[in-house]
Amino acid sequence: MPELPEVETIRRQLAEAIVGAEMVGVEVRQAKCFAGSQKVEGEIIRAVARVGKYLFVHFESGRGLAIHLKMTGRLVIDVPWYDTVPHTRVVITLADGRKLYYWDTRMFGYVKVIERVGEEQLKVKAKMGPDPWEMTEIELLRRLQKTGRSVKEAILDQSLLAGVGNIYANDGLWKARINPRRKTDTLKLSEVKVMLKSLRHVMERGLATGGASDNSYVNAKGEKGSYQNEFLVYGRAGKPCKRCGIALKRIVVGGRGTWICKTCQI
DNA sequence: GACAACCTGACC
DNA sequence: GGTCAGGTTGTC
Repeated sequence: MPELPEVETIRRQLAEAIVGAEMVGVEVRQAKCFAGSQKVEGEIIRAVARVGKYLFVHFESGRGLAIHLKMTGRLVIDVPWYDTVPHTRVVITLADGRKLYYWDTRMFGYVKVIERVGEEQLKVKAKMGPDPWEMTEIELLRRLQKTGRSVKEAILDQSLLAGVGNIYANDGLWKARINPRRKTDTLKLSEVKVMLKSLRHVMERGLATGGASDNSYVNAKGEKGSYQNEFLVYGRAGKPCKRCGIALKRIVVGGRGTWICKTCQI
């Protein structure tokens, strides 16, 4: 899916577009991608929040939506093309005639109508780690030392650190010169400090470029981002390391594709 | 910790 | 035909 920068891009655009709007109905085209009551007529949208990679749409009534895009989910407002294409799973109509589309080829993601969305958001927040800007290096070191996993698996664990996905994990570790297979208990505080700074940096690039559209990601207006044009290592097997020039390798860590420079990342 | 599962599609 | 895919959850 979209990772933190992509989800945050969608959140900002969606907040801009739909806060204050009134809902009139939900059309469920794929039951697998929807849960809860379809009765939303008259609900006024008050806010759009993000926790890690989850989105929460709050209504004035206290009800709301919980949305997760997983791998291929898109959330697009007022792009009528989505009315007629395959894989549009849920369509929410607003009183002004605009429609909010949930599109998802693989159907891992979902839109749920939640009766008390504030509580739901707190529940999700509670099981999730801080995001990279809320996290201190001491806290991250402490959390890493509690597990014996590889550092890459650890930073992808949303309960340890929220919002990091495979793209930014790979690029962040390369920038920090840390080998993804390193066991977390071997990391020194100085390394954790550099890693956190690097993760923040690549995710800030992701935000600044509107996200990574290597695959299916588009923002809430249906537009691609451009972070894929500056991937540091993600998906770049065989291409030269941007630091030392040797060919990057693809390995597997924790079952996920992982790209490294064998000389730069110790 | 390693895998399988949930799905469809792209690519070799 | 096989492999891989930005995520999460649940099983041995």
